[in-house]
Amino acid sequence: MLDKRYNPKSVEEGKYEKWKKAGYFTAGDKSKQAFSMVIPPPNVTGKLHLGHAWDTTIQDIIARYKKMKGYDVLWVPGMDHAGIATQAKVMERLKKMGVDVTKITREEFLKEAWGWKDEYAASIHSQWAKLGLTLDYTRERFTLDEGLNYAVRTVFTRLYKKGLIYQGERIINWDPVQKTALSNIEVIHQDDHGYMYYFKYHIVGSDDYLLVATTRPETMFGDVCVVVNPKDERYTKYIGMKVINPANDEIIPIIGDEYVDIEFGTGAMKCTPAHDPNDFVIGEKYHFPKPIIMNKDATMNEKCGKYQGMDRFVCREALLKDIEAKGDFVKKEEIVHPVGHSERSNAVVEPMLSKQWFVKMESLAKHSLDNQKSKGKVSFIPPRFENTFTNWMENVEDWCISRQLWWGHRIPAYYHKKTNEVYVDVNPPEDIENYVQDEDVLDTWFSSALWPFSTLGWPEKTPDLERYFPTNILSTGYDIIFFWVSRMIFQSLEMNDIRPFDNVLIHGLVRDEQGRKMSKSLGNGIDPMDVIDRHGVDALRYFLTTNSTPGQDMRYIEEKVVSASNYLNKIWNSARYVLSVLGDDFREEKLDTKRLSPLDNWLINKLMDTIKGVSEAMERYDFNSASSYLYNFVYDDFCSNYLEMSKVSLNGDDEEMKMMTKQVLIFTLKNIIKLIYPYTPFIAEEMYLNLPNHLESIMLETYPEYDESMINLKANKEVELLFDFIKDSRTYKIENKLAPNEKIAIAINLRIPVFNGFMAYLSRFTFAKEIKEEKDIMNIQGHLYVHDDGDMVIINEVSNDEILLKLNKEIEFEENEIRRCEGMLNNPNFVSKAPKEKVDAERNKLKQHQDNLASLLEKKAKL
RNA sequence: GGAUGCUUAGCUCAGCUGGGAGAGCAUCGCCUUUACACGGCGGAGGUCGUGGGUUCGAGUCCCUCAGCAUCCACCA
Repeated sequence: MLDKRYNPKSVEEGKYEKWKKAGYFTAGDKSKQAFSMVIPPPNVTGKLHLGHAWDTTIQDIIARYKKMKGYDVLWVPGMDHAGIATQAKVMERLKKMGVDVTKITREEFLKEAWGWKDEYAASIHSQWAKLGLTLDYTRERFTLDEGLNYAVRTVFTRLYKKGLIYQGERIINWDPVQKTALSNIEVIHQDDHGYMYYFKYHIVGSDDYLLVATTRPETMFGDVCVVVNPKDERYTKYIGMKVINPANDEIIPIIGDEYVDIEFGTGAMKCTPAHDPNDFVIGEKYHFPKPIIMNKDATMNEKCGKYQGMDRFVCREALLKDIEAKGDFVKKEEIVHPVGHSERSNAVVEPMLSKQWFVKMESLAKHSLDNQKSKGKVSFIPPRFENTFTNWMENVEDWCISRQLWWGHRIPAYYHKKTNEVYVDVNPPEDIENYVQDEDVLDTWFSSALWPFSTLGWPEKTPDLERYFPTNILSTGYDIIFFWVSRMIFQSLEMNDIRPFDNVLIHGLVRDEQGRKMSKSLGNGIDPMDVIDRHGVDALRYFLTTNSTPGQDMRYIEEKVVSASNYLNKIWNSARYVLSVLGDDFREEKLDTKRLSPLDNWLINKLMDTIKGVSEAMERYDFNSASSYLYNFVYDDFCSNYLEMSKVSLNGDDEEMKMMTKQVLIFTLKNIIKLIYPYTPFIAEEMYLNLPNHLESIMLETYPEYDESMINLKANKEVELLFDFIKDSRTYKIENKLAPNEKIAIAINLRIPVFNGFMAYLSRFTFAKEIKEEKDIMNIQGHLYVHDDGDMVIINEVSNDEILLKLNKEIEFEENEIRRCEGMLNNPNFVSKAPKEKVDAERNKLKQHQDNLASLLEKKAKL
C-alpha cells in the first residue's frame, strides 16, 4: 500500500541497484531492433553539475522510452580524461601535498593522475546512479583506456599517412601558465581594458619618424620591419628606407604591403612575425627572420637585453619608462579590445611561433560539408544549429593537436636518434632503442572525437560496432558543437565514411534564477545532488526536461522543482485512491469498451487522445509538449472530473457499473504511470509495483498504444454538458456567496437525449434538492445558463433587476460573437477563399450563437 | 565586422505547418467534500517590443527599427 504522502527518499531507495542487478541496462537482445547512443563523457575533474543532469536525463528518457517501444537500447557510458583540466588539478593537489612539482617525473605524475581518475570516476558513478541513468556499464569506456588509445594511434597514423596530419612551425596560442599550446577554440576572447601605445620609429638619415601604435610594446624586441600601405600617400616616400626600433635600436626596413589598413591607427604597423599570426604571414611573404623573444613562461628571453628574465607585463612597463626617457614614447590611449585567455587557466594567451602537430582541415571540412548535402547528413534538432556547424566548418583553420602535457594520449611519432627521421605508426618501430618518442600528448578532443565508434571497439570490426554504429542520436549542449560534435562528424566520415549519429539533439545551458550563467567565480552553481536531496530525483528530472524549448537556455527555479514534486504527489494520490477502491476480489480484465458507461467512454476517449499526443511528441523528442499533454489529462480529465464522478458509481448499487468503473480506473492509471515513467522512473516503478497485475519491473513493460477501436464518441456531448452544468452551479454559488454544498433547485431543458444517470450525477454535484425537466424553463424565475445542447435555470427568488443585469451581460456576449461571425461570413473574400471547413465551422457557430441569443431574449421578454 | 536567439499575464516561460491568447508560480474569493490543504472549486490579470507589408484573416509569414543575450572574427 502506498504512503499518504509521496516520499521521494523511500520511493527511490534500492531501485537503481535492483534494475542494474537485474541486467535491465544491458543491451544485446538480437531479436529486437537496435537503438544506440553514447553519453557525452564527463570530465574526471569534478562533480556533475545541473547541465550534466539535464543532458543525461534527456538521454535517459529517450533510452527508457525506446526500450518500452521495443528496441534493444544501448547507451554507452564513459568519462573523459580532460587533459589540461585534470593535469592542472592533479598538479595543484601535489603542490598542496608539499611535492616539488618541478622535480616530479612523468611516471610519478601519471601514477598520481590515475589515482585521481579512479576517485572521481567513483564519484561520478554514484551521481549517475542517483540520477537513475540506464547506462550499460558492461560497455563503459574511458577516453584514455587501452582500447581507445589503440583507436587514437590508428587514426593519427592514418591521417598522417594521408598527409592530413603534419608537423609545422606556426603561430599557435601559448598558455604560459599551463605551458602548452592550445587550439583556437580553447582560447576565449574577452574584452579587456588596455592601452594603445604610440612610439616614434626614427627614420635613418632623416629627421622624420614614423608613429607606430601597438598594444603589446614588449613584442617590439621581435620587430623585423615596419609596414605601410603602398597606396598611403603619407608614407609611400618612406618605403625602402629604414627605421630605428626604439626598443633595441636595431635598424629595420620599411616595406609596403596592402595588408595594412590606411584608416586604422597611424597607418604604420610594426611587424613581429614570431608573435602575431598576421605578422607571421608578412614575415613569410618577405622572407624575414622570425625571432622569438619570450620563454615558455612568458618571461623575456636573451634577445631582450637587460629585460631578460622579466615577466612580459613587467617588461612592458619598464620598457615604456625607458623609451619615454629617450623621448620616443608619444602617448597612450585607453582602449577596450579583445584579448585571448586560456579556457582552462584564464592566463592571457601569447601568440607564439612554435613547432607543433596539426590536422589539415581543408579536405576534412569539405567532406563534412558535402555530407550535409547528402541523404546521410546529420540532422540537427533544432535545425538552426546545422548552420552553426556548417559556418564553422566553412571557416575552420588547421587544428593544433599537440599539447605539452603528460596526461593524455602520447603522440605516436618517434624520432631516430641519429638521423632525426620521423617514424609514425600504430606501433613503435621495432628497433625502438634507436628512437625517442615525441614527448607531447594529443589534445583531449582528439580522442573524444572518436567516441561514438572507439567505444564500440573500432578499429576492430566488433559485433557491437556492426550492430550499434552509427548511433541513432547524440544529445549535447550548443556550447560544444565546435569542440566535439563537429570533430566527431569529420573523424567518422574520414575513418568510416559514414556519419557517427543520425541526429544531434541540442539543448541550452542551465542558468541561475536571474538568468546568469552558473560559474565558480559567481558561486551561483547548484549541485544537482542537493536538489535531489531536497525534492527527489524524479522532481528534478521532470523539471529539467519539461521546462524548456529545444535549443533554448533554461533558468533553474527552485519553485518549479517544487511544482514538479506536487504534480508527482498528485499522481501518487490518485494512484492511492484507485488502489484503495479496488477491493480484495478485484480482477483486472481486458477493457471491453462496449460495456462502458458514457462517463467511462468519455475518459477513455480523452486517454486515447493523450496517448496519441504524447507519443507523437516523444517521437519528435519534444518533451515539453509530451509532458503537458499528460499533465492536462491527469489534472483536468482524470482527477478533477472522472475521479470525482467515479465515486457515484462506486457508492451505487449497480454491480456491473461498479466493476467497469474499477476497470477503467486501473486501466487509466496504468497508462498514466507508463506515460510518466520515462521522466520519473522511480515513482513510476513504485506505483507500478503496487498495481494488481504487474511484471517484475516497469522496465519490462511496453509503451501505451493509441487504439482507435477504443474510442466511442456516442455520448461525449452529454458528458460535456453535464460538466458544463456542474460548473455553472459552482460559479453561481460563488457569485451569490453560497456555500459549495448549499442546496439549490434547478430546471433544465435538454436539446439532446441524455444517458441514464445523468440526473443523478447532476444532482449530486450541484447539490440539487430538486431538478425539474421542462421545455418551457424560460418562465421560471432564476438565473439562466445557456449551452449549445441544453439550458439550465437555477431557481431562486432574486429580484428581476439582478436577473436582468446578468442576462444583459450574456446577451452582450452572444451579440458580440454573432457580430464577429457575421463579419467574417459577410466578407465575400473569406467565403470564397478560406477553406470550406473553416467557412462551414463559422456558419455553425453563427447558428449556435443565434439560437443562444434567441433563448436569452425570450427569457428577457418574459421578465 | 559577421551570425543566431529572445522580447506574450506581476515573475518564469509554452504557443507545430496563419483561423476565437495558454501553463506554473504569485494574486483575490470560497471550501477541513472520506486520493491529495505539497489540496479542491471559482475569479481577476495580456494594445503578444516598434513601425510597415503579404493575406479574407497575423502572436504565428516577410521587411524596418529598438532593447537584451549569446556565438564567431587576426585589425596593429
